[in-house]
Amino acid sequence: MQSALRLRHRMLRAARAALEERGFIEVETPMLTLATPEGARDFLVPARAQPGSFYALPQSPQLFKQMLMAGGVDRYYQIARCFRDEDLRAGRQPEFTQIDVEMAFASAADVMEAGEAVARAAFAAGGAELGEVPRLDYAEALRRFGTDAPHLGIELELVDVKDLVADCGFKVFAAPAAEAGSRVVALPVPDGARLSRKQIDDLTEFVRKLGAGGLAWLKVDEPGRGGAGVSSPIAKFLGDAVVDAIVDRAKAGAGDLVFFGAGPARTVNGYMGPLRERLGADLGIVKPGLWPVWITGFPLFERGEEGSLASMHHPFTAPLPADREALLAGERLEELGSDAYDLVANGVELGGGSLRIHQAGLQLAALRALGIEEDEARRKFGFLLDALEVGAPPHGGLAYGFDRMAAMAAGLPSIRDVIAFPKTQRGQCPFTQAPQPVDAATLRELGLRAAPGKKAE
RNA sequence: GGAGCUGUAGCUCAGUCGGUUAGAGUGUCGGCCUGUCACGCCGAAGGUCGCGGGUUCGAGUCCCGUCAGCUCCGCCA
Repeated sequence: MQSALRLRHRMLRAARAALEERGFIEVETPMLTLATPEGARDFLVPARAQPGSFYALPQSPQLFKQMLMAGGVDRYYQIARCFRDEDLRAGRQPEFTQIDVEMAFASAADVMEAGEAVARAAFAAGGAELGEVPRLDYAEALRRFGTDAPHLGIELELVDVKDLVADCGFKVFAAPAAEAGSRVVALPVPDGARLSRKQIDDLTEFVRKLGAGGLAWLKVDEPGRGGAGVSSPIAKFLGDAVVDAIVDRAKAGAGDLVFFGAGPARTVNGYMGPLRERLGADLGIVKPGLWPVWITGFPLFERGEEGSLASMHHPFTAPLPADREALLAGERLEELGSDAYDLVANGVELGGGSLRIHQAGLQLAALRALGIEEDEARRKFGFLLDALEVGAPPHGGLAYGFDRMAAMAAGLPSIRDVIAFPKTQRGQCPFTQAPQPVDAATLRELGLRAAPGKKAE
């Protein structure tokens, strides 16, 4: 623990140095602020002077840093504590630390260059080398890896075979192959034939929990001989020609195993991506070291569960220049691309950012696309819109989840391992026992009345 | 809200098919040794086996419930 904290300190110091070298200045922004428009639940703080009103703890300093840009702070950074009231995970704590960066008169490439330098410096101080950072398009990442946060140290890739199975007699493949939003993929695994039947059964159970109906597979004994050249429970449904075509496209040779996923693209990606990583771990074929990649070309919006549109990144993200007019017109909203980028390493999203909208009209259009009309927009983000109207420079930035970076550099599985006094999965502090009830007088002073849950007496 | 794993000495953990006296390492304490530095040697203390119930002649071990920690899904960038 102590060595982890020392490593964290060195990384933080290196990140600061890299930023200051580039002319960024650290500005502290308020912790008592307004509920942010991003998705997570806010932690609320009652305002004694205004009973019935609440501050929110910031989920990120997003709006403040944009105001700083408008206010002439060209290069801002902050080692910012952020708060999100959601259920915990190995990679999530209710409060976490973000390296928050914003710069004016910058292109996406400028921000990525600066951001990459900061990450490289921090990792170097943590004893890990961030090598070349390739760029990968969002759509391509989903196609090849089933996720927008792929682990590139695993040399397994999804191969689309939708066109090959459209007419085959195997309904599990043929039905999705006929649908627009679906995909049928093969995942060839070199030397995968060494997986035992038991292991394959375990993998089947693994993907079932992630939404798969089952897990079809095919062991290649001798390529080019149709069903006779493979061992597979589904070969007889596919037919010789289809089997050969799949094996050929998957470039599978003798001793290789091919897994399949078929169904709605979202579902297939949802289990084939994790399956790919699981195979990497199970087979011991994850290459050591850091495998960073910039993911670019995100959609501006995505369709939520309830059918409403939501920002992929956040509502202040700039559309690609080519999509400006469409956003202003409110057209083709789901097809619009954003000038956003994520830094991913070893299958973990370390951080991301975007160019921001710096014109009031475009910002109103973006909010309108999310169902926020102008009067509401003025009420909630009036200060931002005012600033944009007065004139804000083009700007953009990014934020890293610093705890994840530190955990990765330290080779530790949980960010809890690099945080001093982390909270348990239920959000309790083991040392102080916070959170705790407060006495009635305190509540009265704040204008609050507690509605005890089942745990209270 | 759901699924799973774990809970045994201060700490890390082992404990076989249910079998009578629950172990190891480390730490603590006492003694000895001593140019030590992850010292060495001898000895000692330290246990509601998370908690409650059940099955059994007998439960750390099996069953049910419950609590806690953790991992994952949902949720969350």
